[in-house]
Amino acid sequence: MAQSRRRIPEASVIRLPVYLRILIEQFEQQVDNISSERLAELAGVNAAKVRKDLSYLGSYGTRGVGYEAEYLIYQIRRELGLTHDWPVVIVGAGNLGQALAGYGGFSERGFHVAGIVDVDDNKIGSVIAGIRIRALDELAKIVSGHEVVIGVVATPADAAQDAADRLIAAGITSILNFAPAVLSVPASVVVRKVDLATELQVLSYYEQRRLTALHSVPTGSTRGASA
Amino acid sequence: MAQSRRRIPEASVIRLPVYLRILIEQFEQQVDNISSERLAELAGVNAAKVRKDLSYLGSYGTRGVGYEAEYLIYQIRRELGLTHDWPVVIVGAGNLGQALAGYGGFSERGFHVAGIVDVDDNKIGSVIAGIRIRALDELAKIVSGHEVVIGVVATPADAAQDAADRLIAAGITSILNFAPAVLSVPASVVVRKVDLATELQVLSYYEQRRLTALHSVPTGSTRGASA
DNA sequence: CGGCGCTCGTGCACGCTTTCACAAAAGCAG
DNA sequence: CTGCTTTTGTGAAAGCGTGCACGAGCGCCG
Ligand SMILES: NC(=O)c1ccc[n+]([C@@H]2O[C@H](COP(=O)([O-])OP(=O)(O)OC[C@H]3O[C@@H](n4cnc5c(N)ncnc54)[C@H](O)[C@@H]3O)[C@@H](O)[C@H]2O)c1
Ligand SMILES: NC(=O)c1ccc[n+]([C@@H]2O[C@H](COP(=O)([O-])OP(=O)(O)OC[C@H]3O[C@@H](n4cnc5c(N)ncnc54)[C@H](O)[C@@H]3O)[C@@H](O)[C@H]2O)c1
Repeated sequence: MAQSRRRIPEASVIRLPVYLRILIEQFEQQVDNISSERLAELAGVNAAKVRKDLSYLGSYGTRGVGYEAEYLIYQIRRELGLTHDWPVVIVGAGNLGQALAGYGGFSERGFHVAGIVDVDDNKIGSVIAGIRIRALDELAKIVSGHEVVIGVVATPADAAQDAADRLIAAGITSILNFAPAVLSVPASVVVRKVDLATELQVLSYYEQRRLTALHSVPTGSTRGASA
Repeated sequence: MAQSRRRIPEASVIRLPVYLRILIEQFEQQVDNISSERLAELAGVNAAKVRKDLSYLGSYGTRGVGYEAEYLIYQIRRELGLTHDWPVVIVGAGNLGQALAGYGGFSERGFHVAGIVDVDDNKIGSVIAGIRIRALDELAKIVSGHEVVIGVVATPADAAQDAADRLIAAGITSILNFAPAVLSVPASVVVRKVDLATELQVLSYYEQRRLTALHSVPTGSTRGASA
C-alpha cells in the first residue's frame, strides 16, 4: 500500500486536478461510486494510469466496486493542499491580469486574489471585479498581510524578471508565469509557466507535419481525448 | 546526422519555441553566434539537451564556434511551420477570448485572429481590437474562407465540447483549449490544453508539501530557471 | 601547415513514466 | 459458506527523456 506521505511523481500531480474536477462533476450528478475505467474514460487516459496515480494517495478504492467519489475528492484535495483557500497576488493589471482577477474559476478551485499590483499610475486605484489595483511598492505589505505564498506574473516579458524578483523579495515561494520569458529564481522557489505562444507553435508544428504528409498522426499525450 | 524529416520528440518540440524566442532576442542584440552552453543558460536547461534538441533539425552548428543565430532562427521557424502566418479562430468572446483577441504577442509569433465567434447576441457585432465578434453559425464560413486549421476554445467548460464539435465540423484540425474540460475528438485532431487551475493546484501541492516539511524541495523540471 | 583549444553531435546508461497483466480482495447470489 | 464476477493495487517490462562523456570536426595561431 502506497503511503500518503511519499513524494508523488510530477506527472501524477499534474493529473490529479483533472481527476478532481471530474469527480466533483460526477458527484454533483449523484454518481457516488466510480471505477478507474470510467474515470480514465472521462479523463482521456489509461485506466492503469488512473489506478497508479490514485495509489500514491493511499489505498482508497474498493475491489470489485471502485472508488467512492466523495471520499476520493476529499483525499485528492487533502493531498493537493486544497483543504483551505490559497491567497494569490497578481503582478501586472493589463489585459491578462484583469481577466485573471475577474475569473470566477479561481475561487471555485481553492484560490482567491489577495491583491493585484501594477506600475502604471493610470491603473492604480481602479477597481476590477471588486479588487483595487495597487502600487507596486505595496506588494510586500499585501504578501505579508495575507500570508501569500503564490504569485502570478502577468507583466510584459521584459518586466517579468523584475516582477519575479519583487515577488521573491516579498516572500513568495511559488510563481505562475504568463510572460514569455525565462525566470531565474533561487532553487527553493517553484516556477510554472503558461505560454500561449508555445502552445500555438506546437500546434503549428503538427499542422506543418501534416502538410508534408510523411506521417499520419503525431504521437504523444495530446491525441484523442485531451483534458 | 539527424534528418530534418524525422519525427521530433514532443518534449523537444515544446522547447523549440523557447530557443526560438531567445535566439530572436539575442540576434536583435547583435549576437550573431551562440553556443549551446549559452543558449542553455538562457533557456534554463542543460546544454546537452539543447544540442540534442537542435540536432533533430539537422546539423546546423559549427564545432568550436557554436550556432549562427540567424540561420538557426530560420531553421527552427521552418521546422515549426512558422515561415507563414497561421490564421486562428476563437470561440467564446468573454473575458479570456477578448484578452486573446487583443493580444499583441499573437501576431509577433506567427499567428493572427481570423475571426472570433460567440453565442451571445449582446456580444455579436461588438468590435475587439479591430475584430468584429460574429455569430456562431458563421464559424464554417470563417474557417473555410481563411483556410483556418487552428481553433481556440474560450467558452465556459460546459460549452467546450460543443465548441470543439463545431470547430471540427467546420474543418479545424488543431485545438487549443482553455476551458477546464476534457475534449473528446477524433484521433486526427490535435488538442492542447492550457489549464490555469491545474497550474495553481500543482503549485499548491508543492506548497502543501513544504508545510509538512518532510522533503526539502520538489523534484522536477520546474526548479531553478524556468521558461 | 601542424597543433591546439573549443564546441558540436551522439552513443550510452540511468531514471522516470506508461502500460500490461494478474493475484488479491470485495460483493453478491444461491 | 462457496464460487463467481468485478475491479483494485502493484510488480515487472517496455518505452521515453535526460544528462554524461567523449570522439569528431572546425577555426585559429604560430
Ligand atoms: N493578453 C493575452 O491574451 C496574453 C496571452 C498570453 C500571454 N500573455 C502575456 O501576459 C503578459 C501580460 O499580457 P497583457 O496582455 O496583460 O499585457 P498588457 O500590456 O495589457 O499588461 C501588462 C501590465 O503590466 C504592467 N507592468 C509593466 N511593467 C510592470 C512591472 N515592472 N511591475 C508591475 N507591472 C508592470 C503594465 O503597466 C500593464 O498594466 C505578457 O507577458 C503577455 O505576453 C498575454
Ligand atoms: N478569465 C480567465 O482569466 C480564465 C483563465 C483561465 C481559464 N479560463 C477559462 O476560459 C474559459 C472562458 O473564460 P472567460 O472568463 O472568458 O468566461 P466568460 O464567461 O467571460 O466568457 C465565455 C464566453 O463564451 C460564450 N459562449 C458560451 N457558450 C458558447 C458556445 N456554445 N459557443 C460559443 N460561445 C459560447 C459566452 O457567451 C461568453 O461570451 C472558461 O472555460 C474559463 O474557465 C478563463
